[in-house]
Amino acid sequence: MLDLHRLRLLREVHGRGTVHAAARALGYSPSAVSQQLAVLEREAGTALLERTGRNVRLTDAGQVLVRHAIALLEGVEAAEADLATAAAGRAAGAVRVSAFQTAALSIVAPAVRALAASDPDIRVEVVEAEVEQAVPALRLHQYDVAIGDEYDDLPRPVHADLRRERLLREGLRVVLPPDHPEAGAAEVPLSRLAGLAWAGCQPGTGHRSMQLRACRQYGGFEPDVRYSSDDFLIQLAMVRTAGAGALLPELVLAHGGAGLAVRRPAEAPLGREVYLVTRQVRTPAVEAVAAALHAVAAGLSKVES
Amino acid sequence: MLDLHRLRLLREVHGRGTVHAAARALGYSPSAVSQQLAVLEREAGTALLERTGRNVRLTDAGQVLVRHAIALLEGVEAAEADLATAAAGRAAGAVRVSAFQTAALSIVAPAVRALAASDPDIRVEVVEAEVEQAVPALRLHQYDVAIGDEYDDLPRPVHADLRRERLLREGLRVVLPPDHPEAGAAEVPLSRLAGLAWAGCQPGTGHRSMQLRACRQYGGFEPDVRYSSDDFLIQLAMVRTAGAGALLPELVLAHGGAGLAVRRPAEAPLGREVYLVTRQVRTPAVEAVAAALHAVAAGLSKVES
DNA sequence: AGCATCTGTTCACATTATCCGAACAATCAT
DNA sequence: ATGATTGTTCGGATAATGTGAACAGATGCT
Repeated sequence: MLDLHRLRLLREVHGRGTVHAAARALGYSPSAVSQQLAVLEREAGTALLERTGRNVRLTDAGQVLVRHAIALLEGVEAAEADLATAAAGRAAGAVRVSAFQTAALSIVAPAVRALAASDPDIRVEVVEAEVEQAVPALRLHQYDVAIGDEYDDLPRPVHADLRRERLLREGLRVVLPPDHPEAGAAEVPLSRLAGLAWAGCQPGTGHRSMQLRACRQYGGFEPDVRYSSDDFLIQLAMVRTAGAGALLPELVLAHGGAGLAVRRPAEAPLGREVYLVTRQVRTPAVEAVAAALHAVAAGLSKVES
Repeated sequence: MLDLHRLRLLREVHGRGTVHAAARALGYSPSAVSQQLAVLEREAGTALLERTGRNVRLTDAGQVLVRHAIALLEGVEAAEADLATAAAGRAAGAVRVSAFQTAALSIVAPAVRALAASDPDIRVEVVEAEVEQAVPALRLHQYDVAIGDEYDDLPRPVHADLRRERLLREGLRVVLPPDHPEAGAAEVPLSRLAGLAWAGCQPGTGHRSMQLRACRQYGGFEPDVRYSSDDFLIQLAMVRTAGAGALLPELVLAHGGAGLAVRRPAEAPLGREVYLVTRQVRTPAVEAVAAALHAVAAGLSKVES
């Protein structure tokens, strides 16, 4: 009879493209993976993998088998979830959540606290990761829930095998040192901030693209991004200590924004959407976690407006 | 992660009611089954079995899990079948067929020969068994195809999780020694056979019930069944050698009916239906075997009429 | 071209998991 | 009562599965 562990190896090799990556992801040595795949091929009676250069690719038979493997492993997860739920009498099991920094601070942490009271048999594991890595990992069953962000006019690709739900939309704010000349008004025109030293995210990220586009389009200048970090708290520190400017989502400002000048950009209501992603099939525990995240997000939206 | 072997044990215990029977069916010692189930319970975190007297029964959590187990194991079988088919490039895999004696001789054997030519990668295993045992075993995945018979007015229960298809209908014939006084005519009234010594099947079988009902209803007598065997070839020998009478399906007479008087019963067209049963989900190989059986049956029906 | 580095594979070996057989306790039937 | 059957527990033999080191082919950089 086919062995699930071997099928999982096959799925992982299929999803990641190399034996090494699959081994790393599952905590095995490449040697073990190679040997187990050899056993699987012997059981199957056909070659399932073929080497292409220094990588491996699935043969036709491998493609057939991996499709079954994906369905079977999904079924196993569902069985485990149902079993845990049946054993505890209420939603139970482990749920792995991926979130980017702000979401982890503002949304996930309160949701975890709420879940500890409402669903004590759910074990929530949180990993800080960006959407770009989290979504492929979600598809590979490394996470069960991923929280992502999407800046206006920078849509992310849609995946048919995943489910995406909006959590909240938050505005972007210009953050300045309190002694900055423009710090007085409630709204600050971006065009008045051309000479500023900026803090921003790493090049290539959604936030950096948004920042560049906003300064060019509305401010008419090329921002001098002198301080780069994907950590918004570090950006806040640069504003506070180095006199820089930043363009940050509202939720961040609850965590270290005190004492700074937080102003709306005058030209346009810049913002980003925060959403959660899961696979199509959800266990009761995943459903409960999603509900808790929605509840926290709804509370945050209310405070905001 | 849940282990398929253990889930199969759970399914078998669920289906058979005792650990011993499950162990026997799967070729393990009761000790091994008991230990593996204990491991499964430890993994599950709950009791899955509870002792009732000297048997075991599934708990609620066990019921939940076994439902998943049945679906998963079905999926594994489908995967193996698809894999074998993909590897060979045509329908492949092992198909276990259960048939009663006459069907094995007249239908399955020719079908096996035909399949050896048309689908050389299908391995057909044939087990002689009666429908009463075969259908529960089919449900427990011990067989993939079962061939059964159903005598007129003795319907068998219908199972929603199985698929039943009619293969052919064959008439019943009075078989007499060639020197019997009634052997002359093409039709023999049952009422003229009251004094005969009869060969028949074991009490409790469908054939025996049919024989009793036919003799009582149409012949108006209680048959003196002196020779009892479920083996129709032995019944034929009793007709030939001991001067008995028998009421046998047409197909049997091709295998050892030569030289005997074979006559239609005059009062009514007695007969039985021969059909095949499979589970709802069929592999390509099972599909091919079913098609071959239908083809043979169609040929036999044509010869008959 | 040459070398470093990545890939996947093979081997020897240690560890773990799994199964059997025997002995035991509990239940039911005769 | 007693014999038979059922499920469980305990050593011990066996097989499966993991690691780490050594190897061969492929890629890319200088």
